[in-house]
Amino acid sequence: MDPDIARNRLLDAAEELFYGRGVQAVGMDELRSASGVSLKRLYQLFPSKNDLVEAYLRRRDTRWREALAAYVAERTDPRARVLAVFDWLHDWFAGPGFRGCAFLNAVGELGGISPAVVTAAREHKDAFHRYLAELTADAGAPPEAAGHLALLAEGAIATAGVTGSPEPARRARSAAEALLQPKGSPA
Amino acid sequence: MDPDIARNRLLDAAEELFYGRGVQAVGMDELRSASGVSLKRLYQLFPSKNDLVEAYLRRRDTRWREALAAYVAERTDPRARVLAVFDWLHDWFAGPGFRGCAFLNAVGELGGISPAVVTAAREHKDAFHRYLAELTADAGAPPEAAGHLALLAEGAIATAGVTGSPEPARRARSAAEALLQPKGSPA
DNA sequence: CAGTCGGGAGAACGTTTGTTCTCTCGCAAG
DNA sequence: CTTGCGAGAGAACAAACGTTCTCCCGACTG
Repeated sequence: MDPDIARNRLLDAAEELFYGRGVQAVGMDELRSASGVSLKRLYQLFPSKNDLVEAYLRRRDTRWREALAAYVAERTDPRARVLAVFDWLHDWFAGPGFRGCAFLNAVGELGGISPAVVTAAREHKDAFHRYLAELTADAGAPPEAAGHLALLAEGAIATAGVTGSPEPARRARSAAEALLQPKGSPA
Repeated sequence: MDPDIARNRLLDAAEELFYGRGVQAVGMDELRSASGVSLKRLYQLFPSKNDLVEAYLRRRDTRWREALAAYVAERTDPRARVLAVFDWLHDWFAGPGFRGCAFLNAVGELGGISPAVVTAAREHKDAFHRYLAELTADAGAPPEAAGHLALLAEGAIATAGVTGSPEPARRARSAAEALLQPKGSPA
């Protein structure tokens, strides 16, 4: 079997299982049967479970941000692009198997014992916040708005992860609209 | 040893260890030596680790909300009372051993396998949101403001948990001030 | 004082974990 | 054809887990 294919199948299985049930609840044996990749191969590709966890988070970060950017890219109006972030969140929350933010979950589970996981989560959040800052700057919003919208998005993700409802995305969107109005300039 | 004392010492140890390192990273044996309560007594007070986890979350919920309410109660101006929530969050984030929201962490770790943990987290978040709704209603804010401020608070908690910095509390406070202004009524 | 009950300390148990080892087979090179 | 390398399947391993059991002492009752 081609190493790249094995790697992908492994990461696919890791993502589904780690995200769906938590890292510590999934054993290497289950990963092997879910991916169809032998334990020997698994351990030459990822010398330890931690390495696999890191790779899982890194790939998820990339894909998550690419999906968001692709969704936003369908709009051209700068203000609509900012608000599209919250629409995308809503779709994500409502999708099958949604179980909160993989990075928040991983930090909750492993943050106390694995600094690498904390680092990965921090980089993911930073990258997302930078992206949001670009969008808000393009929309002509005041500079502090980026940080405010980032908090709304994080709050929506965390709340949706606990409640299981996509509603926080709509609420965050409506708050974002309010914040994007420069003071004292409603219709 | 008095059962109530044993129970408290157990919950103290559980809170420190579970919160600081995660539930699955702490074994019953460590709980025993940290609390000084024998395993036999431990298992008659909490027949399984899950029961102890639940009790830990429930006590933490109560204390957390009481501490917040006590802090808020020091102010009388309705608007200041709302903003005090974010000041309290800042103090919490900056305190020693802060490692994010115990409930978010527990859901990240056990949400996929323990519905009771998810329920406890949901109740905690609900109670907090209801409290925030009271405060905002008293401040004369529009009804949707409560949900908006809740998202800001949750976002600040999640972000501070990952980054370890108390700064998100200040940012959330400044966003909250902006949201509390009825549209078109700055100074 | 004798007897019994309850609890503390920690050994023991069975399971599960992450990781490594063994065995076997297919296939490519000489 | 034979020889050897690499990989797959899964047994094996040591450690750690949650939970239960054994042993022993110390205190209260008659």
